[in-house]
Amino acid sequence: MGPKGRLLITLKSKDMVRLMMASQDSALPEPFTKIKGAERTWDKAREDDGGGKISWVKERNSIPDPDAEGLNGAPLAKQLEEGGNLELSPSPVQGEKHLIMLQTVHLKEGEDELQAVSQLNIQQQSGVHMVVQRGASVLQPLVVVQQGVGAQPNLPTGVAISIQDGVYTFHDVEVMQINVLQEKVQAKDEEKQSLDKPPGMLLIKIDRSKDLHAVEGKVQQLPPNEEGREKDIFTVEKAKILSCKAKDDMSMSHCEHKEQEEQAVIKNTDTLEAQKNTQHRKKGEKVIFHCDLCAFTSLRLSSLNRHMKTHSDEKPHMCHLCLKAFRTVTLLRNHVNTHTGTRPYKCSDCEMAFVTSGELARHRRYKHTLEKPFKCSMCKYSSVEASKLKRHIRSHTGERPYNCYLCSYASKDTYKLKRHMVTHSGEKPYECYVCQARFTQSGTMKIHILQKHSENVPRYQCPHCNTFIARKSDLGVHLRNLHSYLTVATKCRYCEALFHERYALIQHRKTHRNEKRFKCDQCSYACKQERHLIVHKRTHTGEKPFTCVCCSKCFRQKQLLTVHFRKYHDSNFKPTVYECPKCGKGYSRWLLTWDHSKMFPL
DNA sequence: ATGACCAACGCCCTCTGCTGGACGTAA
DNA sequence: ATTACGTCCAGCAGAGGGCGTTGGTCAT
Repeated sequence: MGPKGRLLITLKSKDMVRLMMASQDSALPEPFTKIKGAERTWDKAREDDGGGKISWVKERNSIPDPDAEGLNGAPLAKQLEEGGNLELSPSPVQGEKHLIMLQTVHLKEGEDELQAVSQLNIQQQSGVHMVVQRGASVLQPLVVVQQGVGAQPNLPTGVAISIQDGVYTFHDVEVMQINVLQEKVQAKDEEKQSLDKPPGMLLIKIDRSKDLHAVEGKVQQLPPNEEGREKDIFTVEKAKILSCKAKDDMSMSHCEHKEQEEQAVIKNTDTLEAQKNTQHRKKGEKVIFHCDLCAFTSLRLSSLNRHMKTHSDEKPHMCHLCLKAFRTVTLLRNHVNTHTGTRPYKCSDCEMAFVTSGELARHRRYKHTLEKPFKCSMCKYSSVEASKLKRHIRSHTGERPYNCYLCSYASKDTYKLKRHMVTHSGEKPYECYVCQARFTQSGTMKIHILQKHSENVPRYQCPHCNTFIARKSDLGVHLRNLHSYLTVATKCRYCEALFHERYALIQHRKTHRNEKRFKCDQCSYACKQERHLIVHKRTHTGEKPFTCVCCSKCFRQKQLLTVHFRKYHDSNFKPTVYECPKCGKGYSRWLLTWDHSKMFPL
């Protein structure tokens, strides 16, 4: 099949290039093959097409050859840079492989014969497959798969043009309008256009003249390159085109069609069977709209369309204060309120005020009504918010979804993991304003300041023993160590008393402190310490276990041997001399000096 | 298109309690 | 001198409260 189509496309940016140069021979670029978290491929997507969903179509070869030629023979890139219209026409070689899918557009007054087409399945001799649906007043083409570009006797208002197996989208094409300029669609232009194109050529013009850039004067008018994105949904007269862009840059296309009964059949298919299905849909039949990028479904097409924006990076509403962009005016307004401090929702019971009514309602549940609708089935815990109950339940299940990548620690919530990571960094973010000591946690610093730098430091009194302890946690340790019940009673080492509480045992033991509980069984000697009794008993046995290594003299006590050794065998030994302060006479013991000094009058 | 409402996520905070090293004191 | 032990203290984690923000749905 030779070249049968020619595209005249007004571009807004160079992004168009990759659409223009789509070629089925090209490899599918990686970013277009995956959906975040889904690993969905285009092949899979196409398999899914049979499910009656809004379908996506494949874009290939997103990177064009800058030297490729347009219709007029000039390099495409150059044509684009010049900002003009880009005309494409499949070359004789490439003709059947070039592929552009345009979901258009175009209803003109007096073209009732087109509007009368409710669901038009076009697979004319040219090979173009089209599924066109009719709304109450809007005739829209759906995704179109065609087998070749060519003249269409009854070309509808919308058209997607493809060649062979490929279908390509305008997912990020910043165009506002597409006009289909084709012989039988716009007969008036036929003669003129036919001068510029080969017979059977399809000419599509994308007209940006109707771009709507203003954001209704809400906050700030966006620069054209931003605001235009919002208008990837563009309208030509009564028809609409929706072109969506997934977050991962994967192209997809959805056409929107609002029917009178809020029902629709959305189908993109290159199979005749599916096309039949669209035609045979019964009136009144419920249709569920599926998002091809997530599990979202809706009975309303409008809901799906709004949902599809969530898969888009489009954020046309920009804060004029911080340049942060938002998808909706409401989000932007709430954000701006955070700058301005505007909090319209004031609590009637306290001074708090909030940006949204939801915040106020939640605040009132926390602080005033104390309503806690989320109740744990395993304990008495209840919470104001579902997320808190979810977090709480992890304390029952032990689930720890947040893993530290540096150690084996796993946390039950993100904050604990973040706090834990400080232990790896060694960071101590909290500094005492008095002594500049640093701490890892604010609570640790707080108690430091309280106990080191505050007056009237609170102390915690043990309810059992009147002990005062600085920290409550240490009081817990105290209670655990000294006042917990011991199942196995402990016997006093000095008597037969038994105690189940360690504190009581210690107190009892103290009663033995000053008593001469160690008694000699051979005489009346008694003493406080057992070691003294042992030494005493040697007077009965005659044992002298300490022997001098120099003279073999034996002693009952170690200290006696030490004194002996120093006095008789240590040449460096200098005996201590206690001198009388009045006459200078020396004595070996202080007591003798003291007795001597009594001789002198005061 | 917009606002109201609700749900969900995320962040930060406090309170709490356990742990182990440092230190002082009694035995 | 040594040992045992209680308290002090900082580090750290568990649990939960409170609020900011964003997204989805629905009604208008």
